Amino acid sequence: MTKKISIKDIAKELELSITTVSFVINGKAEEMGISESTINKVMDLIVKRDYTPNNAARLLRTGKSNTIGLIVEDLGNYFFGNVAKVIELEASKRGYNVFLSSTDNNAKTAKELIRKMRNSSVDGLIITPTRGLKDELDKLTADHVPYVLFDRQIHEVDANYVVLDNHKGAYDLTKHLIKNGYEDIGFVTIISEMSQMDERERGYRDAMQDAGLLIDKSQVLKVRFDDPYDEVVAAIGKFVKRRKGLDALFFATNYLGVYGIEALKKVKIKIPYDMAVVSFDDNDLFRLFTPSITVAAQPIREIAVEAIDLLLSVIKSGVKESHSTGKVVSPELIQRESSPPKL
Amino acid sequence: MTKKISIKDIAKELELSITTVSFVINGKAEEMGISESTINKVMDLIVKRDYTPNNAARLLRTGKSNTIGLIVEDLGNYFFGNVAKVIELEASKRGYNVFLSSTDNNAKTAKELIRKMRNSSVDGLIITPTRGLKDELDKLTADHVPYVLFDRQIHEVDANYVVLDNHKGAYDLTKHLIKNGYEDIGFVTIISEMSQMDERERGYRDAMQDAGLLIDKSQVLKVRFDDPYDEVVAAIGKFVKRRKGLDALFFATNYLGVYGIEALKKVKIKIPYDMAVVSFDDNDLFRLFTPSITVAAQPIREIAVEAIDLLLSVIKSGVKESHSTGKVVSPELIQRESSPPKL
DNA sequence: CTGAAAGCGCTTACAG
DNA sequence: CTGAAAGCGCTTACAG
Repeated sequence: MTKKISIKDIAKELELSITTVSFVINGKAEEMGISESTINKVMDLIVKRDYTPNNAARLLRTGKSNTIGLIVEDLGNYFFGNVAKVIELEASKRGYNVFLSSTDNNAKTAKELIRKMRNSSVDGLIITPTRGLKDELDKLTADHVPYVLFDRQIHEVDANYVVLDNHKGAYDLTKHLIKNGYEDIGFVTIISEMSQMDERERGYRDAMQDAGLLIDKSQVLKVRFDDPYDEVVAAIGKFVKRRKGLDALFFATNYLGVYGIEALKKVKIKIPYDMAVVSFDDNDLFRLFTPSITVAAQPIREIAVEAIDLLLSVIKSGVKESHSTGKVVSPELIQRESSPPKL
Repeated sequence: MTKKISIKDIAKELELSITTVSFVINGKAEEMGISESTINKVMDLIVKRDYTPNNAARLLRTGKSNTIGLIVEDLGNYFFGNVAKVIELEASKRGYNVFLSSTDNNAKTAKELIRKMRNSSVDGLIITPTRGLKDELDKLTADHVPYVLFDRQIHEVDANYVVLDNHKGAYDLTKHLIKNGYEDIGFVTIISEMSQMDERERGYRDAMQDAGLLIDKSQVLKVRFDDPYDEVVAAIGKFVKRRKGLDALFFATNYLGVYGIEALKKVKIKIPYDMAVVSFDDNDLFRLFTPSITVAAQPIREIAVEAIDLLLSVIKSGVKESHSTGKVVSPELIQRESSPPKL
């Protein structure tokens, strides 16, 4: 890079002190009582020379980087990709840069990322936590590093968070099925210590119970997060074949729904004629598939904005005094073709 | 944040000079002839105290940030989200952090992003260029800022780039249709100054011509990139209705394919019975849709790795001497259910 | 084999 | 109303 212009150059050209120039750059000119004509002179030259302060020097001096770290589960995923996009945009509006990375839900990766980002002096972090991240998060708290969790919380950690009302989403989705006449509703989820999966299951169970419908064991399928694609598809296929009476299927998460569509296709079950289908989380496939799939959608923009605002408020107010606050946003039930009134 | 430990603390605790400690941290101890016992003492304490150098100070002193900027079109998009993910991962392996951002194909946004990232002292940039970015890119070249373009090039700019062989992808896809007996193949694309869209159209035209098939005007539909979703869907619907003979449709890009599926659904044209469909770029929807859609897929990992390697090699070798190099990667034809041999 | 010192570009308490 | 100077944490040319 070419030699950049520095505050010293500006000061020299104007025959002013560095201090004076610095004051006007940082908007402290007024309160320091710099004359208006001086302010204007400086402002003009800054524009003319296209001067921008050196961030590294500023950071070194002030300890403020105006950068936040964003750690998501999977950037290649519709939900996280779009959340990242909105957070980046909103952060930018507020004068912040964003370091971005994916964990692939791997705790070791997550720990390394947190470490690396702290090392890069981020002012704060927005994190989709993985399992086994408690110690790392406690360390952040102990070191007064502002952070907010999103998409899921870790119950043992007292942290700021933004999450979806997963119980409500699952409850509403189940109720929608029941109202449309479905009774033998299967539930497909992943084995997980993640709070949000538990709550979705609770939502499903509560809605069934409130409608006086019993759930037996063969009605719920749990697969492992890291099971390979083929196995999961096969497991879902076997599940629906074995349990004869099912008239509807609830997929607890985005990617399970995608796998589930594939599985039903393979075992030649037609949606919605043979079986209604609903899923948590929206995506392009669900919207455009024939039939389109009924979902409980996460309000991406709202989640992103809440997360960045919460983080910046913590950064500004300082971590110590503020108690942890949690935001819960409501999912949106989007009724589509996959769950019509039962014939 | 708590006060971090500095090189001074390490030096003091060991009763060594800062210089010595710095040499061992930077692996220059050997060549400077520091005794092995000293090296070990320093190493041990660094680990024990969990010391990590302050990046800001280092950057200020050396001008090297070990950070690159990545500017993509749309993080929420399957292709770009996944490319970003791989680039981030590979950069991380090579000791680099990544600033990430989307332009939404808006030149003004792109310019601001470049400016902001330069301001953050990135060592180099990987950019999906928008139209009208020539001046900005020339300025990068003039200022010796390393950068590589990806996904598309701007022909008037002499830059490093990694692009897909778009002509080959479109040619192969068209040939595949022709081989399967389709003759009246429509082409839906966007009006664009982007080189890759031109090449896809050329690929389509060349394949048709090589097969002795004529193309008339009513066979090609061009929509504007920024036309709203509804309008594009309506336009595609009208297009296929008006042009009666069409037996196959080629969508020149990912999102047009998605819109196209929606449009065909609306006008009740059944794929592949009434019309075969192929599209450029793969995604979940194309893979899982019924029928699944034949595509020319971009090798995401290869593109990402080529881009980061090219950038880092430029960063390392210095911009001035190296001539611009371009990498062209081949798309992969994935045959699926939407383009069976014509009955 | 090791150290004292300059300097990267800022901000800010202190002085006038 | 404005300036001289210290110091943030490093790296590195120079000296011994």
